[in-house]
Amino acid sequence: MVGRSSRVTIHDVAKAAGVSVSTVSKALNDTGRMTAETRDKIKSIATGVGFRPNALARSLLFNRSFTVGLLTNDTYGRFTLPLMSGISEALVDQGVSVFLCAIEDDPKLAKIHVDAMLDKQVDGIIATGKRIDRSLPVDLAGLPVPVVYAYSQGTEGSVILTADDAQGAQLAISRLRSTGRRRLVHITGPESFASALERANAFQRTVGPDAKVLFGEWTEAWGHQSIAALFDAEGERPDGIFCGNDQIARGVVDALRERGLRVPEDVAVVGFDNWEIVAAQTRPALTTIDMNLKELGRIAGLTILDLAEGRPVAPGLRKLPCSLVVRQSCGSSDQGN
Amino acid sequence: MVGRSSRVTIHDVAKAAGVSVSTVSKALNDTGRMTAETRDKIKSIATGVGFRPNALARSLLFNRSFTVGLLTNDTYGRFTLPLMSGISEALVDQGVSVFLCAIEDDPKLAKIHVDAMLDKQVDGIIATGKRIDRSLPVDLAGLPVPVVYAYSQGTEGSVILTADDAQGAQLAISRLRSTGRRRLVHITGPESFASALERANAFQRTVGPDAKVLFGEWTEAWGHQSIAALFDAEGERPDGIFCGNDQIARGVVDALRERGLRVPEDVAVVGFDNWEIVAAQTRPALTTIDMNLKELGRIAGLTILDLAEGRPVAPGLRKLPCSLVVRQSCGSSDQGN
DNA sequence: TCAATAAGAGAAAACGTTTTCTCAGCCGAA
DNA sequence: TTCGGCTGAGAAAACGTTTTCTCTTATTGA
Repeated sequence: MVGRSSRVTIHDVAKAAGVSVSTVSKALNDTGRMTAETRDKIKSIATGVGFRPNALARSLLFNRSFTVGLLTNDTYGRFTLPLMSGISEALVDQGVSVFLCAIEDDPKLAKIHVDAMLDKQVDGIIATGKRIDRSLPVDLAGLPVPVVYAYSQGTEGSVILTADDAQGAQLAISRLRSTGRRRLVHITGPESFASALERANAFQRTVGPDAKVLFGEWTEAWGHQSIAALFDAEGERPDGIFCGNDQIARGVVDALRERGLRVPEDVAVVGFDNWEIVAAQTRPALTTIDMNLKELGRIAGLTILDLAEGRPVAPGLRKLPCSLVVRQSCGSSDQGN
Repeated sequence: MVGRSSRVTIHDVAKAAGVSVSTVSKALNDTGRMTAETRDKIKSIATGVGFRPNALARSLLFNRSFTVGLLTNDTYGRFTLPLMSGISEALVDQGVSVFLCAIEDDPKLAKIHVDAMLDKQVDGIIATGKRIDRSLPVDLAGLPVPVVYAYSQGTEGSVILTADDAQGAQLAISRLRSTGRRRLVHITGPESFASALERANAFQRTVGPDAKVLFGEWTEAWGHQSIAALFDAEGERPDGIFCGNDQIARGVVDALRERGLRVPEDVAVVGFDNWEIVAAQTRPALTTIDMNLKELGRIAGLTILDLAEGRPVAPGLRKLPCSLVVRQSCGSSDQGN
């Protein structure tokens, strides 16, 4: 059995206007030849009966669905939502909609979703994850549609978009230095995370070879622990701490406060991620690095569009700059002078 | 100019098999009459050449796109993502995909997205927001497709799904009581939020007419402040606190600890929302109420499917039960005995 | 052996568009 | 008057499916 639409079609418009469907189509698309009079009459009739062209029919004809898929295994949406927001913003005025597919590290589920998207003729797929150094549990190479990796590992020769961790680290360091801090320490997550490593390397390159880096976990608890370790030990104590993420930074700030140290007067702290919910609720609120994921999403959207429309895009890894978000945990930049 | 597909179509299969497209269609769909031999041969050829039917063409024919739209103004994704996850889970094995549209309280943007979804012939729309007592900035009544409201205000006669705030409150209260607490206080967000009010009313109904309720903000800072107010004042001090959300609860727990009060030994605390990132990082980790948004999403998905397929669904407000998530902030339930 | 029935498979229409092709009418020029 | 060119508009094909209808061939029963 075949469904029947109750929506108004171009045939209804044609009937109402007393012309053929071809004339209606040409009138509405400002193509073909006809008197301005005819065109205007048809247009007004079309809006009068509330005609909106069926995108499915167009898609079938143009082999272009004006739809892209966003594949993610980031259940929390820590990265996905800002990204999604940027993608959507870049594409909405092109009339492109976004399928969001949450695959929970499940290869089977991933395949189902990818197949469904392909069946629905998406113009492209954006793959994203929660780690820059892991790929989704599904092979996206050799698909009949373009793929862009955003904040996820990608295959050889593909387009990969990511935040510039090293530049972000440098931003944090120069902020700390501009407030007069000289004894800097970096407290971050596991060494096994590429972004932790990248930031740590940038930290050591910039601060000096024996600059102290503490690898641990991405948790508040680790922030607490590392402060205990740093301040219970003998020797020089840091006056500026760059944290690998905002949760660690929160733990650090809380631990410092509990020890009677003032933030930012005694120790300045800079976080990473600008996760509002953490950064803004910390007292004092965190100065932190924002990866501009929304902008990353916007560029991912534009890129997939370029690829879908056959415009050339240079493959390879593209690092987008981070920016500094100033709150209170690092003082004002003239404070040190 | 009309696009040309490079994908393999049913015509290619027909050519490869030396039969007509109708026969191929019937073979693959297990309809029509033909020898089992023919059917099997066609099926194996189809998989051999990697044929996958174009969902657009089917949709056009059946007037059914196997696509639903999720409209949200919850930018943070505090509610949207669990909901999305549930919806997706409920629909994925029906072959239904989800368009996620983030509209930032912008009526124009909302209209654009809704129009785009209608043009793409979505089978239904699920509307969700960040408050149960606010509706999205777009009128979804009278659309040619079914609409389900999930965690959002809906129009008269529509299907509205929400969490049972009163039942959630009762869950928290009975937990506090079962650990032996008798002097209960409720600290929550602004009175202007329907869910704050609903929980507060349930609290007072259950605990007693002069049970203390403190309305404020949904922030940690408010949690701190209210503890200061409660414990600096004369008179009876609470030994059990039910908080309106996890952020308040975190503020409360931190403030109690700073005062030298032990949680849960001296004061037991129950939160609301089960927002992992807050609840799990609090020390002690929060016992809290989970609104089961994923389940809510699952039901929303199934409901929109029912409506899309013409099955009857009773309109009106449907409240789904919350559940208790036990961590450490409320002790164990036999502790009070 | 013949007719009635069933089986197997193809042709064509339909879904709602857009575009190319065709055609009728009209005007001006030779 | 006749022919070439232009203008306005419709017919038809195409996109990739599914389904109904029709037709040919084979099988069965008398």
